[in-house]
Amino acid sequence: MAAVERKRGGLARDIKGCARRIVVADGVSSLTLAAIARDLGITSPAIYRYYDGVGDIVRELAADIVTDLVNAMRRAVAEQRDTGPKLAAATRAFRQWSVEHRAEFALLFGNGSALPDPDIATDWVRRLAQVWGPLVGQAWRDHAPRITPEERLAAPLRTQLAGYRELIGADDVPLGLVLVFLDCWRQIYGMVCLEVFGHFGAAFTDHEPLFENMLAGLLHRLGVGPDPG
Amino acid sequence: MAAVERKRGGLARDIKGCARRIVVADGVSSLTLAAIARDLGITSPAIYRYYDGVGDIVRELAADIVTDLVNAMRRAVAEQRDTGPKLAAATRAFRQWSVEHRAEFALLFGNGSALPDPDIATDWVRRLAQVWGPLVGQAWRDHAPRITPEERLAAPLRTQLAGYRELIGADDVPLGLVLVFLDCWRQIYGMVCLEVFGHFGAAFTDHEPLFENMLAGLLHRLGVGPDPG
DNA sequence: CGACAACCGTAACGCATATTAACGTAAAGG
DNA sequence: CCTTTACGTTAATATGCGTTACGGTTGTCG
Repeated sequence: MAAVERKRGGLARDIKGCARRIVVADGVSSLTLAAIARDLGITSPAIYRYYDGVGDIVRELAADIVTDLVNAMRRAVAEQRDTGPKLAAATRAFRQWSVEHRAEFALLFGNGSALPDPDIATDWVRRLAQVWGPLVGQAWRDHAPRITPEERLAAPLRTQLAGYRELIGADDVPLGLVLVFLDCWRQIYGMVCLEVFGHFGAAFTDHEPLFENMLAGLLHRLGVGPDPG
Repeated sequence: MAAVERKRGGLARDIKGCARRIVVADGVSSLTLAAIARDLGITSPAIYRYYDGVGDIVRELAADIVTDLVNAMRRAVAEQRDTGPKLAAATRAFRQWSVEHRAEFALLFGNGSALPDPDIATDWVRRLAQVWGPLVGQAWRDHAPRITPEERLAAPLRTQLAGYRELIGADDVPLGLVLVFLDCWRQIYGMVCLEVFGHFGAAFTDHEPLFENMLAGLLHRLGVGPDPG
């Protein structure tokens, strides 16, 4: 029966699927060629016909996972009409996906050592930024939130922000908005990491109220939500 | 020469020291009994005289590392007189230690899978909280920062905050302050994780300006710093 | 001085993993 | 129909790790 699936689609798909199953079940450290072969009912040398090794599989797996995450966010965004709800939906989708896919999240955001190539991080952070970024820009144009004027930013901060703005090719937005964007990403990232990795310990039975409180603050800063307090 | 050191102090110290060296150099995944034995010029079975296995070593190592981190923060706090500078110093020390001890930081804050016992996380997060917590309380009593009044907090959030307040035994502070404290920790954690794990990619040559900007915001919210903009 | 304990090395076993090379088979294409 | 190509297995090599059992050395203490 596995052979049936194998015929259409080829082993490559099966291998990646199996690899993902293993990562989800036992973590990326348990992902070995032998384990994949066992689960798939094949022998490990066969895998070399399709991948150069376990590192290669992890690389592709990471790319797929990022696509999944980005798609989940885009779907959530598409369901909303206005910028504020779009931003809220994207952020909630990010959290929800992360909580529901802890192992995959850990593969991306955990110890960098899991990913063989550090450039990958640079790449997919960009892909994430492409979801939030345009929405933040839209909020700025439509709702004119209060941002720090350029001349009030410390010189070293200006330098860093300018470099980042150039990197993402958003020449038409003020540095203050870039700062707000980074603040948002930083806070969302920290919040979700704390929840997924359990670094709050057993302090909370439910992280959603904390998350929603943070989200309300971010939306307010972007001019698309009321002052939460 | 190693034998000389070994005589005073015993192998236990040497083993832990060597284990830490390995973690720093090659990451926790490279920490094996065989590697320790090789580096130390002994044989791996000898280690069983002192530890029950690699998990046991990691456990003790983590405890030591937390002590290091907390001590670094306490030292920085002790050098300051007033609450505001104390808070700033503690937070800067946290970042500086983390950046200078990336491998150790990763052992604590990375993928939970590195630590054999999840209760450890709960424990040492508490130890960290004991550095910041009292300072936040002091800032609240001395400078009366604006915090969200209890009745304006959403009911689910109130429930979670009350549970956390009870857990840390700070019955005399309002829930709004607990929320501020958690916000601070969350932001500091996220910022430092982003820097240490490289999830900003190559976007920044220097993370300090971003960190200082965040810190200024936090201090302002605690009533011990000017409005940063 | 002799017994005892602490200490560490040797030997051995069992296990998992990656990776290469050679081999056979079955489908595809002329 | 024959050849070629794709594909997966078998075999073999090499490495590394954890763990237990046993034995010998060394220093200490009665």
